[in-house]
Amino acid sequence: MKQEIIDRYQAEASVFSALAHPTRLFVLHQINNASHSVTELAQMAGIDISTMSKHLDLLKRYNIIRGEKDKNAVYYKLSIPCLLDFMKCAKQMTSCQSECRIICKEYTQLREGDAG
Amino acid sequence: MKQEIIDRYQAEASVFSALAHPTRLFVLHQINNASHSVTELAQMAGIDISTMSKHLDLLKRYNIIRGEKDKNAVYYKLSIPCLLDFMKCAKQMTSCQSECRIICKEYTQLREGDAG
DNA sequence: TGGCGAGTTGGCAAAATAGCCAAATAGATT
DNA sequence: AATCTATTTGGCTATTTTGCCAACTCGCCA
Repeated sequence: MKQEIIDRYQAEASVFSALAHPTRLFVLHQINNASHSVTELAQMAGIDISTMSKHLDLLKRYNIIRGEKDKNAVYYKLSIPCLLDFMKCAKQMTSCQSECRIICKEYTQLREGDAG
Repeated sequence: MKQEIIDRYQAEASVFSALAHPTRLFVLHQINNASHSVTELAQMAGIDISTMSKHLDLLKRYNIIRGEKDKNAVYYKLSIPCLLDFMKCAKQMTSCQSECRIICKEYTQLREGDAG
C-alpha cells in the first residue's frame, strides 16, 4: 500500500483496533462508573491476570484509559470521559439509514447544562 | 473469557475491527463523495485487486458499504451516509479532555435543515 | 459462441494478536 | 531484611489477518 495512505490513516485505524476486542469493550464499560484493579477486571472477565494487564496496557497506550496506583494495586479508569457516549454513537451509526445522519458535537461539560 | 461477555460485546467489537485498517479507512473516505470500482480503488491504494476485493467484502459484510453493478464493474458507495460524521466524532473523541464530552444525535436528514 | 474485462475465490506465506504459564519487578508490611 | 501482594514482562503456541498469485466466474460484446 502507498506509504502516504498508511501515514494518513494508521493512527486512526489503531484507535479502532484498540476498541476491536470484546474484553476491552467489557473493561471500558466496567470502569465507566467505578475504577477497578487489574485483578478485579481479570476475575470479572474470567481471564488470566497477565492477559488483562496486556489489554489494559494497550488501552493505556492510546490514552483511552489511565491507571492510578493505590498501595500495590493499580486502579484503572477512563481518561476519555465521553467514551461511552462515543460507543452509543457507534451503535446509532450502525443502524443509521439513508434518511438519517448523526450529529456529533463536542461540548464543555461545565456550561452546557442541557448536554445530556 | 466468559461466554456471556463475548456474546454481549463481540458484535460491537467486530464493527470496530472492520474500521481498524488504513486501507479500509482510505476506501471509506474515497467513496464518500463518489462511488468507485474495485479496480479504481485498488489502483488508488496501490494494492492488488484481489486484496482490495477482500477489504470491500469485509466492509460489505458489516453493511458499511454497498456495491452496485454497472456492466462488468461493481461501484461501491457508503451504505451508512453518516459514517464520515462518525469518523469525525472519533477524532474529536480522542482529543476529548475531562471538561468536555461528546453529544451524538441522530437526525432525519429530510426535515432538519440545520443538521450540518 | 468465443474471447475480454472486471471481480471473486482458493491457497499459501508472512505478520500480527491473544492467551497462558513462569519469571521478574515494585511496593507495602511485618 | 524478608516476605507477601499486585502488576508487568518474557516466552511460547494457537489463531486470525493480510497480501500476493493463480484460477475461476459472470456478464458484455464482437
